[in-house]
Amino acid sequence: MPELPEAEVVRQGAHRWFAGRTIADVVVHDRRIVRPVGINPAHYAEALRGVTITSVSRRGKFIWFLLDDGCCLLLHLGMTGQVRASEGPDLVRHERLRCTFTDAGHALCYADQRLFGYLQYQELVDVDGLPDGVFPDQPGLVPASVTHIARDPFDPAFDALAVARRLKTKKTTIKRALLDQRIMSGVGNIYADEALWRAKVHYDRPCAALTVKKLVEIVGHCTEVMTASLSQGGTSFDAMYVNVNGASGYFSRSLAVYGQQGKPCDRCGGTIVREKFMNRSAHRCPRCQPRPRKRVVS
DNA sequence: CTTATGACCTGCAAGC
DNA sequence: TGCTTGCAGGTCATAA
Repeated sequence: MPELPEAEVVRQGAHRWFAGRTIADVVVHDRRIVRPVGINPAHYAEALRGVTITSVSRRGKFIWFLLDDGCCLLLHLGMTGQVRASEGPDLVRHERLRCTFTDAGHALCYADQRLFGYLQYQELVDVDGLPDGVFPDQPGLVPASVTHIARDPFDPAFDALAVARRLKTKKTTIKRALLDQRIMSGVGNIYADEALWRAKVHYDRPCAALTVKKLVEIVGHCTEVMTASLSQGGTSFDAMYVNVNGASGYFSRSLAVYGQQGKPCDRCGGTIVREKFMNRSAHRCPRCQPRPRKRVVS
């Protein structure tokens, strides 16, 4: 389910439910959900038993539980990952891992239909010395496998102008670049399409053909559309129930192009189209976002 | 450095 | 009623 707003909703909920609690046991129902690939799931229970979760942090779509042993438990939701706080012993649908606590309160359940998500117990690494993410009390520390992920627009240290300048130097096209988590993280297929519609830019425009000013605008649209989504999706987490069906909760009703193929564009009335792109799809309004003319190579 | 492709998975909807 | 096909929010490895 996750792009940045969904990941942040999960982080907030996980922080509220699980921060300050001490792990009693970890049961792995499907070993494909823990990394590194091939690790004995029993090692997770051994390493985590008695460890306390101090807080839950995030960069882009990567979430991690900070632990009082100095390490962390990294969580990526893949396409269909969900975190639940579960009261009874019954397994939730697609549950792959359960973590129980010494206070015998709600357990942490990780459910994932497609198994693209994973958890990984690992070390923290100091990336750039700048305060990291949502919890500046953990300066610059991110999980070892997250070091290549750039800051996201919800990060206090996010620098939109720097991102725009970086985009300008890329040899690739704009949507590809927006989806590249090393430049700016958190944007996925839905919000890339939404931001480009707002900016009236075709997904195949070369980055270098756009002005830095226009790129700043696009980055701003990414930020705005994800902020709007967060403000509407943030309510559904108390029950730890997240709509499996994408674009969390109510925001799916506000989408201008994603999944709207065949419907009229809210701005000009043109018919929204869906096109093949990078083995998935791109949505756009053919009138607001016309295909770029072939560039004349000079 | 870049792009393109496939791999990793399950399940749902649509078409025949 | 089945069967097949296509499609789904992400990331990573590999090859060219």
